[in-house]
Amino acid sequence: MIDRLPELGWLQPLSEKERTQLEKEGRFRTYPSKSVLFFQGQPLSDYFFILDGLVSAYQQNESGKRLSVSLFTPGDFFPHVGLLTDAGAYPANAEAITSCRLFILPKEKAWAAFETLPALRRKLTRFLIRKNHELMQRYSDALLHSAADRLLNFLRQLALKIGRRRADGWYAIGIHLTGQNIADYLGIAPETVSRLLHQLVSERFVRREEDRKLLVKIDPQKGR
DNA sequence: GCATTAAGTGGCC
DNA sequence: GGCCACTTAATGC
Repeated sequence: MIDRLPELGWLQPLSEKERTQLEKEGRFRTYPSKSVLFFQGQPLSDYFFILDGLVSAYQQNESGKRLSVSLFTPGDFFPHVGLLTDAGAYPANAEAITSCRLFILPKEKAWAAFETLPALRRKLTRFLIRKNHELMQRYSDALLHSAADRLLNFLRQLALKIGRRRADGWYAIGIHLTGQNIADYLGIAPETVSRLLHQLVSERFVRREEDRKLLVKIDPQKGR
């Protein structure tokens, strides 16, 4: 079975020319859950395209506290901060939250591809713009809204990205995030996540599946 | 079985 | 909402 690069995320639509060039230059690899892809400050050798799974890019302080700077889902490309400019070193640490299937592209090959394939570069630009919007939205959320609202918002955004809409209108998030994962992303303590999750469940915004996975109700009108 | 990790709770600030 | 202490459940070698 030969690996093929799927039309996923910003890569679609993917022309046959783009596909063959990328497949020739990159490689596929699977990482187990919790494995570290790279550390902040290491020489940047490769870019990653997520085919399946979830990756957290995080910053860490002296006392070990983490802040998940970005969460990458299938179709995302990273690291994208400083892409094509000052990309000498990885800007953050990256860890697989779930087991992941990734397409890995060496830095020089990626730059060459963006140079020789203008259409690919335009698609990348649109992707970067979306990521920029996401970051701004998240930053203002952090300053303007309560932790409970941010948690609900986070679950909804995640559900819209990787969730499955069910017939009853609920969105099923098919992967399990630990309380710590969520806490790192929202910048709050895992105990708070646990409590807020109970609160959201009792308010009927969230439901729990048997296997610890979550269901979210997405009604913009009833947004707390 | 024993150690580790995740989840949940109560209390105090 | 953070932090600490403690309990319980789940997972791993």
